[in-house]
Amino acid sequence: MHSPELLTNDPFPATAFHGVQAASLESLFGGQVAERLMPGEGVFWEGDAADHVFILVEGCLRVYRTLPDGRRAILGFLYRGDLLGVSCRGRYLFTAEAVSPVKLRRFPRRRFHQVVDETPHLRPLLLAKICDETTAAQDQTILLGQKSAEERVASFLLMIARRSGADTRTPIEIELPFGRLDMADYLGLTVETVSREMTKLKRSGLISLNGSQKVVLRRMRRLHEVAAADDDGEESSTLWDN
Amino acid sequence: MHSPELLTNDPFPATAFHGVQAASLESLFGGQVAERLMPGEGVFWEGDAADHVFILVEGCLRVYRTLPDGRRAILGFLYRGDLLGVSCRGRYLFTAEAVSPVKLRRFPRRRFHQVVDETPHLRPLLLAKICDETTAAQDQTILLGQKSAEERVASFLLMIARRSGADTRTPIEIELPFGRLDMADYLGLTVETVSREMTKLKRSGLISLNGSQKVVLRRMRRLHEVAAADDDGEESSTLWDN
DNA sequence: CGGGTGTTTGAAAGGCATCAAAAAGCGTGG
DNA sequence: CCACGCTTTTTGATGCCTTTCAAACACCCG
Repeated sequence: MHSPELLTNDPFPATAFHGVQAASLESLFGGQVAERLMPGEGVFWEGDAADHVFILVEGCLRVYRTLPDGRRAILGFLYRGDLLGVSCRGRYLFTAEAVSPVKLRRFPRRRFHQVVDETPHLRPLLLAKICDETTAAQDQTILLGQKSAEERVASFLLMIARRSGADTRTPIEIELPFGRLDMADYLGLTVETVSREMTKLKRSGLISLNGSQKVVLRRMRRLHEVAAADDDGEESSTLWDN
Repeated sequence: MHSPELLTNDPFPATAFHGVQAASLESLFGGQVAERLMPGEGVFWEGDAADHVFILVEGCLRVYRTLPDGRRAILGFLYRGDLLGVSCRGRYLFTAEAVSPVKLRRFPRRRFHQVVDETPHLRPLLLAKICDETTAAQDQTILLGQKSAEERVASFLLMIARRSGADTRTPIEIELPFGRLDMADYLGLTVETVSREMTKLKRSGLISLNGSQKVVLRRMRRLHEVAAADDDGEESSTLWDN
């Protein structure tokens, strides 16, 4: 996305981290030791001093905030390759914890920003990451503000599929590493409603279930219709399967 | 698109825009002519090529996205001093239009990013702006996903007050430049529900109305309680008024 | 095989939307 | 200045969707 005219005629002292030229944001974490968390364990909590940036190497994390009375809003799920804690100021504004067994690497936050700031070709990459985060949050706004329970669940399934890098025009099996409660707290619904909408989609033949964690998305076109997507992960082409 | 290594020990050729050293992001717009829009006029539309960034000099804008069937979600309201179009990639993902008579200045987007990228002290400012945007969107997620109609309306009024730079612990009169429909589309409710919740707050004595556009927030403590704020624009101190 | 957690299903209540109409503003023109 | 028509806001009555409360069911692991 950006001319990587690195190094040309310049020593870039700060860019070489640990003696290695960073080609991408991810590569900054290369030298760090991997940490592991079991399901339910936290990476950090809302209000903690934000002194590290993380990259998720393996597994799935949930990121959430809680209201004083205990209600919980899941802001998003993180997968392999996702960065965590980039767009914070002094303190983390949310909690991050493992959904499945997780492997991640951390990097001191100040130094992260220093290195990126001193490395011309990394700067636009960071900006892009944060913009993506903003966009994701705004998609969520539409989902929560305007969509019905059925639309939310369908949108969610398609989002997960898209995240897995799948073409959402052809049937695919996806895995939900989290439980119904996590889905509910992400979608602004209750567990019962999520469950009901899933069985409704199942009875209509749009999806089928292998246990509660594996979902086969079958009739993609209908799913997109039900999702009332304004998004269209891929443009509205005319080559649909069914 | 990206010319790195100027800086170090040079007179900042690119930083000096129109012969003036930019001290802040806002000052970049200094030389641009002001444009005016009347209520309802658009700055740009969802899907337009994103080739400018804007600064709002005066008035109020609404930023929204629409679903294929016409439902509208207002993502936010912009006030004097706010930037617009910073966190976009190729195309604007939302529409921006005037709520009240508006004055704004535009700046070519590529050049904006180029200048910022080449000016060390501007870069963190831009990052901070975008992070704020992300945070705002996530607050919205909580509001829409977890809060009741009453909580949403109370949160909204407090948010507007906070935006006006007011201390939300002491009573204050705020102005709502937009109508109930805009509020509704921002809060994920209908006009009728917003109206009802406003009168409910009025009858409880938490607020009073001067016409439909001016609201006096009276019992701030109760308002915060009703808002079920996890946020606390100002920290939970013990000096409340009533 | 039994306890525990997570999921599904059912019945009833409640909150918000919808439909409808009255009331209040607001600009225009007589 | 008041009358008129239009738009916006408010209020009312009804219905639906989602929540709540409750229980059955499925699954996992000791």
